[in-house]
Amino acid sequence: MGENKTRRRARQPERNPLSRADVVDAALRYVDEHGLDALTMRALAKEMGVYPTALYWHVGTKAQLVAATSARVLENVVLPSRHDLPWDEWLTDVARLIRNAMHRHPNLAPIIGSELVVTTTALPFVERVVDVLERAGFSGPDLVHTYNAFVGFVLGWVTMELSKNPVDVEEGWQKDYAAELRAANPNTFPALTRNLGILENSAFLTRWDSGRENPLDSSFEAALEALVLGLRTRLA
Amino acid sequence: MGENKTRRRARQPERNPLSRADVVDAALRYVDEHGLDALTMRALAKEMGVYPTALYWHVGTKAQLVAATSARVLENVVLPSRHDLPWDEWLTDVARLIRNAMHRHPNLAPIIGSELVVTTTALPFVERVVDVLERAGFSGPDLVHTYNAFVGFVLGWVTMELSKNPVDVEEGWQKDYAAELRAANPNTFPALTRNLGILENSAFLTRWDSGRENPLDSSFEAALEALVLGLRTRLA
DNA sequence: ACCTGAACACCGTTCAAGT
DNA sequence: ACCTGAACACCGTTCAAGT
Repeated sequence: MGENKTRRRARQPERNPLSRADVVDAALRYVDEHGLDALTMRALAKEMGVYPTALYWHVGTKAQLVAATSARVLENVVLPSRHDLPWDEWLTDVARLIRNAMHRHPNLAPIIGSELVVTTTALPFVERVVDVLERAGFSGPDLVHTYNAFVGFVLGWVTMELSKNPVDVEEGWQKDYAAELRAANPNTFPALTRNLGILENSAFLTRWDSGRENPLDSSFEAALEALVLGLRTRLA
Repeated sequence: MGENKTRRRARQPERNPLSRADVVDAALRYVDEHGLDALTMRALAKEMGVYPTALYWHVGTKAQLVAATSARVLENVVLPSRHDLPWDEWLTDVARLIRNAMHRHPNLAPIIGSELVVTTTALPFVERVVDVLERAGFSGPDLVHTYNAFVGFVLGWVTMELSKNPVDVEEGWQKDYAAELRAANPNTFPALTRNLGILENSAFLTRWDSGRENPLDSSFEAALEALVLGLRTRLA
């Protein structure tokens, strides 16, 4: 029984106390491995060899833990040095880095897309982007709009790319949907059926795989190029 | 007691059976009024005067109900006639219509942004967009990329706009964050502090209100204009 | 076909108590 | 300061039973 106790606490060799960062790190690993739905305070506590209520002391509440975990995804992005690149190329690089970071933790994309309003850890990122846009010549309301256009596009677009179907739908629904799509009436859906070969499983609303398994690389590149092109035109 | 029974069942005067559409409609209203987190099978059942397990017969499972409910948000969008507008103006109009629809049901934006992979009810929408892009001159892979650029931008950007903080953070955090933002060090954050007046509560990652209360209208217009401008340039 | 009613295996969170 | 341990008020879902 004493043995039982020490085994349960075998999380650390010398049992130094938990930190908030420890919990967030463990949550990130847990979500990466088991998915966001599987993250419960009880499951994470068991994984860490601790009682569920111990987590509350460090992270406050589950919603706050999830928010901190999703913020971590973007904190790890290292922005390129700003001085050796034109502003539009710098933006393009940053967009790709952000997308890569999100693809590394796809299970947290829903949270980034829908709960990321504000976090102090993002200020260095904001500083860099605003600085680059200012040097490019944007100012006043147009500076804010360009910033919002860029940030909203990257985070939002990749969130959509990484979206997935709810887990509980029965196995084999992909084949069912593919069959349904191919059976679409050419009279009511002429453009769709005409282009089905290039649309199926490659376009939003007509794909069955998520961007996790089936990334939309060249669509992202095309969208990014178009947006930056348009921003440059608006600047001039 | 007999009276009790009839009162509990007073949902309909003559007690005609529930339909799947009834449940989805009720769920949409419930989420609009009480929020997505408040939607539980038990609460919705109580609202409908029925036992929780009755809902399962119609909608399968909670995840499927939520998916059907979020799809409903976009099903109500009526696309403008395609024949009297140039393709780029048509796209701009459609983007605004979709944004308006999402703003009407902001509590479902998280689901639209993160779970909308595929739904047969979207095929008429896909048909119209593909048709317009084809007539504009896009074809092959570029048709798919342009479609994805547009759809991913609109749905993703507005999802970001409508994102909100987790509910449980304590009252008054907005003021705390505003103070923290205004206390940012001008030496480490020169561009940020220089433009704080126009950034605060108006830009992604530096706002505390959601797009529900504080819509980013002109940022959306600027982003949309830039994207469509860029798509037009890429076409030529 | 459609719904009731009971039951199961979970949740997040609070709170008093220990060290 | 940091964690245990019990307890509360919920969840989604399954399944047998009714009509």
